[in-house]
Amino acid sequence: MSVTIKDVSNHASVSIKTVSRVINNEKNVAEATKSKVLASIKKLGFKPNKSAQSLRSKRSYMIALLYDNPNKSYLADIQNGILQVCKKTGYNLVLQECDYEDKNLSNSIINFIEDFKIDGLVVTPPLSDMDDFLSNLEQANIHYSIIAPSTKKVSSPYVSSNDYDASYEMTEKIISLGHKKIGFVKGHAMHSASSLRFNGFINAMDDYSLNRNFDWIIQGDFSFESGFQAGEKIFSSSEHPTAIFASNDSMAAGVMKSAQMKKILIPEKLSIVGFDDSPTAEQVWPSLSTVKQPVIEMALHAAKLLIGEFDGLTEETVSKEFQSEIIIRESLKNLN
Amino acid sequence: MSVTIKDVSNHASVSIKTVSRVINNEKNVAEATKSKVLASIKKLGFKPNKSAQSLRSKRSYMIALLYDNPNKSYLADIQNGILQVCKKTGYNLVLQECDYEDKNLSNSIINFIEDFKIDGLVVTPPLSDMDDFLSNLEQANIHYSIIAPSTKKVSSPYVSSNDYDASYEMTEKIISLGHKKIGFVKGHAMHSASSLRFNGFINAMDDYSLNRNFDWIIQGDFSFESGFQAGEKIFSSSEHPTAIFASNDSMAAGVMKSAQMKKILIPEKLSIVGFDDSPTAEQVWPSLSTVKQPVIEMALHAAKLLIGEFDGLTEETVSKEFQSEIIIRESLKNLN
DNA sequence: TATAAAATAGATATCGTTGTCAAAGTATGT
DNA sequence: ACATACTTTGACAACGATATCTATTTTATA
Repeated sequence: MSVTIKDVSNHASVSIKTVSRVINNEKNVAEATKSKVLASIKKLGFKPNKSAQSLRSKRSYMIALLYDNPNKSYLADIQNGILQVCKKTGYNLVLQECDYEDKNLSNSIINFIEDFKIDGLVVTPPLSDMDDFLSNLEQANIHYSIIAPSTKKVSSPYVSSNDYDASYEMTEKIISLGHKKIGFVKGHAMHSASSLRFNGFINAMDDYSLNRNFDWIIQGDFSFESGFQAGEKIFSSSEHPTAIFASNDSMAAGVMKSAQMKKILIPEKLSIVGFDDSPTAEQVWPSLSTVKQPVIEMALHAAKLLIGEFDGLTEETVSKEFQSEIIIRESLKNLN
Repeated sequence: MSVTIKDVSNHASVSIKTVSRVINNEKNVAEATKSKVLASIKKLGFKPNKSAQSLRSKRSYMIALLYDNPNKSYLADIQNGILQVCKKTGYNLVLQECDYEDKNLSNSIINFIEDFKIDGLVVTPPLSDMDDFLSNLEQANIHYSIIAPSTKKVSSPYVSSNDYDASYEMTEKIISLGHKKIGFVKGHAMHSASSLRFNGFINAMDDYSLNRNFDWIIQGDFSFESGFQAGEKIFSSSEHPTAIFASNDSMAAGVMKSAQMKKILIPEKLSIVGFDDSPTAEQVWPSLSTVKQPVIEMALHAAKLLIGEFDGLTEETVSKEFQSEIIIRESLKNLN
C-alpha cells in the first residue's frame, strides 16, 4: 500500500536503520550514503508513518495551543501563525481551551499532555502570566513557549511585544496632536499587558508634565461593556477629556458608543484610541486609531521556538520582542 | 511507566485480545467478562495508547476542519462546537486551511488525509458548495460532514441553517415596522448562503407587494469594504431607501459607515440590518439588528455526525436544519 | 606502524495496540 | 445423543517506525 522504510532501504541498498538515521537527521551518516538514501526517499515518495514514529519514540508530533481568551480575532491570528510553522515542520496543532481560574488546571493539562504525548505547548495570555502554572509545567518536564509572558524567564523561550513602548508612543502621539486632557481605560487586571499599557500611558503623561485626572482613569476588563461603562463614568465627571486611550479596541468601541449616545462628536469633541487593531477597529465609525501587534508573526516565532526546542531547527531561534505599529485612523483629531 | 493492555489483562485474568475487545466495544464478549475487564481498567487507570491504536488500526483519531473563510468569529465558533465533541469522544481536531480557488485542492486534501490518516473532515462554506470537490472526496472514500451545503445530498451528513426563512422573516419584520423602500446588499457569489438570503428577501418583498428597486440591490462580497461601496452606490441614487438589509454584519457596518459619513442619521433616516451576529454587530453604534445562527451548535452536531459515521455514537445523529434567531437592536426603527 | 578512538552501518528487539485464525464452550435442532 | 451453528476466548503475528547493541571501517595519535 504505502511506502515504508523497508522499501526505501531495499531501493537504496542500505539497512533500515540507516534510512531511519537519515530521516531523523542523526549524525554519523556518510554524505554519500545520505544522499543515496534521500534520492530513494524522493523517488519512492516515502513519508514516515507518524503513528509508528510516535509509538516507538514516544512523541506525537503534535503541539497544543493553550488558551483562555475570548478574543476570537486574536486567537485566530495566533492559530494562523502557529499553523504556518506546523505545515512546514510536519507537526499538528491541537487546540486546548482552559479556564485560568480552574484550581486544578496544572494537573489536567499535565494529564492531557501525557495522554496524548503532546510534544509541547504554546501558552497564551492570560495563562502566560500565571507563574505557578508555568513552573508546574516545568517540573513536569513539559516543553512550552510563551506568548507575552509577564516575567521573561531565561529558562523558557518566549515572544513578547513592546506593549509599554507602544503605549508610550501612542500617548506621545496623542499629546503631539495637542491633547492635554487624556483619559485612559485599563485592561483586565489579570493580563500583564494591562499594566504595561497603563504604565506606558502614565509615564508619557508624566514626561510631558500632563496632569493625571483620576476621574478619567477607569478600570476595565477588555470587554465592550466595560468600555461602555468607563465612558459613562468619564462623561459623568464635571470636565471631559479631549481624548481617551483604551487598552483594547473593544473597550474603545464601548467608549465610543457611550460618547455617541451622548452626542459627543468624534473626533471633533473627543478623540478615541484603542489597542490591538481588531476587525472592529476598522468597522466602527469613525474608524479607530490603534496599535497593531504583529500577532501572526509572534505566534509563528513562538511555534518555531517550541519546535526548535526538541527538533533543533537550523534557523536562529531565540526569544524575541516584536515591535508594534501605531495606526492612525479617523478617531484621532489634530487639535493644533 | 504507563499502564498497558497487558497489565489490565493480567489483573483481570483474561487475554490481551479480550481487553482490546472491551475497549473497542466489540460484540461477543460475555457480560461478566466485560464488567470484570472494565473494573480492572478503571482500577488501573488504563488509557489506550493512541499511537499504537493508530498504527495497528490505520486510524488517527483525528478529524480535520477544512476552511477558507476570512470570518474569524465564525470560524472560532465552528471550532468551539467541534472541540466540545472532540473532548467527549477522545478525538483531536486538526486545522486545515484551504484555498477554494486552488485547482489542485482535491488532490492536496486527499494527500493530507492519507498522510496523516485523518479519520474524517468537517467542511465549511464556501467549500461546502463545491460539489466537484465533495464528490472527489467521496470517490476517495473519505468521510466528511458538511456545514451549510448548497445541495443537501442524502449521501453525506450535513447541518444547515434556515437562511432562506430567516431572511424572509427579517424582511417581514422590517416591512412590519412600516418600511416600504428597502435596499439589499448581496453576499459573496460563491457562497450558497448569499442566494438563500437574497431569495428570502426578494420573496418577502414580492409577497408584500413591495417594489424592487434595483438601484438599491447591490452585489457585495461579505467584506466591510464591499458594504461601504454598496452604501456609496445606494446613496448616490436619486431616492434613498428607509432601510437596508445586508447579507452579513461586516457589510452592514460598511453601509453604516457610508451613511454616517453622509450624515444620514441611523436609525432615524435609515435603518440597517445585518446577518450573523458577529461581535461587530454589538460594537458599532447604533448596534446592528441581525440574524443569529446557532453556529456553535451546528458545528457540534456536524462533528457528532462525522464521528458517528465511523464510531457509531449512541445518540440520534441525523442531518439537521437549525433555526436562526432574529435579534433586534438599535439600528432598526419603527416607522409606524 | 601499531593502536586507540571515532565514524559508519547493520541485526534484531521493541513500542502497545489490533487482526487473524483456530479452539473451546454453549445452545439448537433432529 | 450427535451434528451444527453460534458465541466466547486466546495465541500469536503484524503494523512501521526507533533503540540498543554489535561489527566493521576510517581516522587520529603516539
